[in-house]
Amino acid sequence: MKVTKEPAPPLRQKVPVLSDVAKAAGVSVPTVSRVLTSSKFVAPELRDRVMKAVAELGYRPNGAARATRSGKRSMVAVLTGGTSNYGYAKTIEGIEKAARQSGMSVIIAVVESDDDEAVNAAIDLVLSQPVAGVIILEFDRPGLAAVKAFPSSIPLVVAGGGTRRTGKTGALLDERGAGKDATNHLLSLGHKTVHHVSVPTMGKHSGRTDGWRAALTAAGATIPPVLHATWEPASGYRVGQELAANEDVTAVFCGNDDVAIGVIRALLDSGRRVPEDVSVVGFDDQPHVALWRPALTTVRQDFQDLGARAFTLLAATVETGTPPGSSTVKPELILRESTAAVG
Amino acid sequence: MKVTKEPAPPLRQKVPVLSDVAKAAGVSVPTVSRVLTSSKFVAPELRDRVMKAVAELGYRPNGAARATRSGKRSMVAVLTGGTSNYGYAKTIEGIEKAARQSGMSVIIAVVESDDDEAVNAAIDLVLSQPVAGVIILEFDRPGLAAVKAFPSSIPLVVAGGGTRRTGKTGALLDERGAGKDATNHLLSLGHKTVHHVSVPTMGKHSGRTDGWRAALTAAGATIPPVLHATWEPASGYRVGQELAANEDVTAVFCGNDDVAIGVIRALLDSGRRVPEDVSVVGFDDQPHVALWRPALTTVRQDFQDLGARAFTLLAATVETGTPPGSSTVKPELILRESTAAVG
DNA sequence: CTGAAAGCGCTTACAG
DNA sequence: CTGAAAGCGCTTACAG
Repeated sequence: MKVTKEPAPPLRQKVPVLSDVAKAAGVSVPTVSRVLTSSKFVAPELRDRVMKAVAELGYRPNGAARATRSGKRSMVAVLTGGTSNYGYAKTIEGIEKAARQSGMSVIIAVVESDDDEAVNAAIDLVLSQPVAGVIILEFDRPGLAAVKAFPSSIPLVVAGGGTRRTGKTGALLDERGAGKDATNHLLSLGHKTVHHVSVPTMGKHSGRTDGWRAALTAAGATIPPVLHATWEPASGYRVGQELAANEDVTAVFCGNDDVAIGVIRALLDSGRRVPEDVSVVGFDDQPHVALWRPALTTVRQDFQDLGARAFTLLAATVETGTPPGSSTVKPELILRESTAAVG
Repeated sequence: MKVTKEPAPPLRQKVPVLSDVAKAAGVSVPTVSRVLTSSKFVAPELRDRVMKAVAELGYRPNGAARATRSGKRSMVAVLTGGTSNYGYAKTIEGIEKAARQSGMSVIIAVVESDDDEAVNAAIDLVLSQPVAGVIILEFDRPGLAAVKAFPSSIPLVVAGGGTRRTGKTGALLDERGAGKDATNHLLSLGHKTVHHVSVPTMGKHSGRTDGWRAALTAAGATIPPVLHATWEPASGYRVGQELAANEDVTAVFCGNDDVAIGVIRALLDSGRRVPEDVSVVGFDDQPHVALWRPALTTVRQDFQDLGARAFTLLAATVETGTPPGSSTVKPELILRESTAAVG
């Protein structure tokens, strides 16, 4: 690591406050406040003088003081188990965009694990700021734990995979239905059963896993033990090697695209063809999986929309004081090259 | 979209404030403040009573009021052109983690474009909160515009690809050096020249593009026109089709992994083999590209570390009042299967 | 329409 | 060590 020493810049000057603007404009402090919040009528001339002073001084209202006095909060917080995996990042993107369009800022706190200490630390961090409300990403166990531990005095909305274990209002994705669709697709191709590789989402309570199991049960197919992967594509590769060693495996439903990619590569490296010998389905539809060889059949989840819906729900909760109903969207199965009828 | 109507929960109760705690503990307000900020000595007995009241009432300090009175700010803002692309998401993850470990919250605002209106709107949004400082992701034109427009009265640090066009202190990645390495690797394999596909980062001022051009120039190779892709992998596919149609193309250096994936698939679909006929190098090293077929030779950028370094720099700036020197890390070229000596 | 006054929740000198 | 008082930057009744 190279470190470059630079000359220190001039000392920062004091940031201007409301009274500086008032002085510069030759009006009282409340008058400046009034033109800035446009709450009351102000004579056009004074208004002009104020706006001019604001521009000249580069004044920006101090949101903290504003929130302290008026109780109006202009931040929403998102509490989440992670920020960089595809679904998380896209959901946050959707929230941020919707918030920005409403003039609100978003503050992010990650919940490291589902143990009490981590959960409370994250909640404390978030609630020590003047937030209007909170969106919790109920994608994983830390998220779930945060929902459970969250105090009821703050408006809360969840965004998640629709396991609905907490019963909170939220924007949901019908993961269970999508898991069923994916499994039924494979079954309809003539596969006797479908193996499943899970990712570290809800553990035993994953909607996709539930849907897979339900579809198998409904079809009277045997239910193979669930195989577990981490978020790392490489762990998909390891699981794929196990799968490749098992002659009975002809169809695999993976918990996400990264894992599917690992599984496919392991299968191929072991001499099993995809989809001729083994069909594989992913989950998420990251943009690049359409270009994979074979192009991945997967479940498309619209995370950005999920984030936007969550924000809308939260805004309504904050405004009316009571949470509106939840909204659920069913992800769509996208058929591509990685699945085929059994030979 | 299915909408579920649920019964409204009981009305939210008022959140407890410092004076509630003081009353419950039978002490004065300043005493509660003192135990919470542990600024002065407090008798153990009073301290216990206060802590008990805090726990019972579920009191959490109001950060806005705190910031208003003490001037101590517990938020850092990140201003960025995007949040969900791999490099952005990972950098934000690094910042969030470092901030959390210092007890600070992070607030995010995206700068939609590099036009004045969007830039100022994002800056206003961020500065209306009590932030201790700001990290701007100088990965693209909106980020660059934000750096230029940012008022000097607030501590600022950039995180970026090291083009250093603004001269601000920052955590940097030596993209230019990495671009040179990638190009030289291809040249050393016997390729007469290297084609380049750019992504929408800094436009003409991209470090990776500069490095590519510099390496070509140093080697006395001809410099083919730069081809442009968007952030979408599919755009890489389109560019790849152009490349495939050109017999002279034997080596391609791509602006990122997603584009490389699109380029490779197009090459393959056109009957050109990779790496036998054409070598391809990516940029970023997203975890799944090691499992691609062929496994992608690419430049590994440690974005999480970048984010952590940026936070450290910002913390130092806030503390000492003057920015320390910038730090630069050179990304590492990872050799895999997508590059080979010319046949 | 505009200013003097009070107050949001907190922290920080200041007395005791 | 602890409480009464002042004050951070702002907004919101209240008079005029």
